Amino acid sequence: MSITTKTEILDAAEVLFAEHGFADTSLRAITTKANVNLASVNYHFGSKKMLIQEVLKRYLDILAPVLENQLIDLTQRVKQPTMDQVFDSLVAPLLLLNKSRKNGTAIFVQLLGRGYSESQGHLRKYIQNYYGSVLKRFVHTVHLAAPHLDDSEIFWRLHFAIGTFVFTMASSKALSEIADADYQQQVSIEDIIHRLIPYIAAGTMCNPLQMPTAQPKLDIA
Amino acid sequence: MSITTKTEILDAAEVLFAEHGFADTSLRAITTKANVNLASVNYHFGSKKMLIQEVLKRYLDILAPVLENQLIDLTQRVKQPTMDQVFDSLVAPLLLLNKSRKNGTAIFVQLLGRGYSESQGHLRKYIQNYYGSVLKRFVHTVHLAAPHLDDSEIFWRLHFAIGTFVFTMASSKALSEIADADYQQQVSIEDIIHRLIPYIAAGTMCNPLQMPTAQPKLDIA
DNA sequence: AACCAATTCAAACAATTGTTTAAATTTAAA
DNA sequence: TTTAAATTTAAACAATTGTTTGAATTGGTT
Repeated sequence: MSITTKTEILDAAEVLFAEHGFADTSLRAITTKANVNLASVNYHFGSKKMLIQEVLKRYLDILAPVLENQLIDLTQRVKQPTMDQVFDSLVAPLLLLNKSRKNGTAIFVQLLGRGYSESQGHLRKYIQNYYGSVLKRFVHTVHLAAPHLDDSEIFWRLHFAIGTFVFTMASSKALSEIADADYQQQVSIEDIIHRLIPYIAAGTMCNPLQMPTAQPKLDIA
Repeated sequence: MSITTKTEILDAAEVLFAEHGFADTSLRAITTKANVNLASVNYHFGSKKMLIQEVLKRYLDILAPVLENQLIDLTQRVKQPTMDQVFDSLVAPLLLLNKSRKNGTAIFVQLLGRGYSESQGHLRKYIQNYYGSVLKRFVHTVHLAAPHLDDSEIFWRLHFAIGTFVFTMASSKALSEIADADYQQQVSIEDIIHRLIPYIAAGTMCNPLQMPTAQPKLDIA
């Protein structure tokens, strides 16, 4: 059956990609882990690059509509949500990924991080294209919570937030082990997410600094 | 002269490493850019892995002592610094790197980001080993600014902060281009750093959430 | 000038990469 | 059962990787 081969490739690939990155994961490592033939990757996906996209698509197709609903719900319940509420709307969609696949949440966010740092912006554009609707809605909801911030300020801070999130998840395994060894904490992905929300929300809400530099290049002659 | 070959390799390598990552940068690309023979990398550095370490070491050796002085100065001036002051003490050491090499600050922090996300924690341990002293002093200074946070809370938040920083710098080029296109902002690395400081400081300072989960595993029987 | 060590160099190394091919096999419909 | 399409397979492909080799060249010292 083709469909099992295809999903077995995806299942194996996402784990290896998340752990070692895209460049450091060979198709042979993937097909060996998946117990399928090497050529089946190119047969079913065309190329390694398209396999990477499909790995992420599988998650985004689950997450995006649920997040969209969360945001719609929130803005309908309250006209000015708090920043914590806005970021809290990420939690349920993210944890939902754990239902469909073991460690789904962690794997997804790790993949997201890889996609941003590796493959110079190629994956970023892909996400922007196919999931731009949810992204725009999220930015808009952030704006509701923080009317004192202009668009560019929100742009920057949301990328800061992505960085916090993505990096933490990428090192979540190591961080959990350290926390266990040093502070006797058994933290799950869910715990980490709940620690992250107030941090990110506080950072995103804080008052902007006046920027003396960073002006449009205008010659005042 | 050997010393020029060596530095020319380092100069070429750091730029390529920062831009494409360690795995995606071949020794041939480095030696071509540096106008030196391919074999000279193994002759002078032994291996690619050791070249990566020396690229980072060149920066850390400049940054670490200056940061240490900044922290000592700060704690001597004020007994309880603000969180902004603590993170501000990073600015001067980071910008100092721009003096020794063109785009030094950006390259260094990008390398740091690569080092954390790629090469699964190998580089993290290297930094922890050779620059643990400065790290400990930094954590201690954070504790002065945030006495309401216990050690484990600071541990988590500092890793959040590292993530914010490192990820932003790793994608700084792309972010700058977007900011230029969408908001007509010509932002430098220095601008980004000054945007980051209040964000990170606010996040690090915020009140901790009571964690219903994440308890030590104790059977209360 | 003669020597030795340090360095550079072109060439080849073995290993690994993503991809392609063409035959073998499986699957499902006629 | 026959037939044709879909899938799997082993093998080879060309390209690229990090590393090593041994001879050529350089630089400084006696």
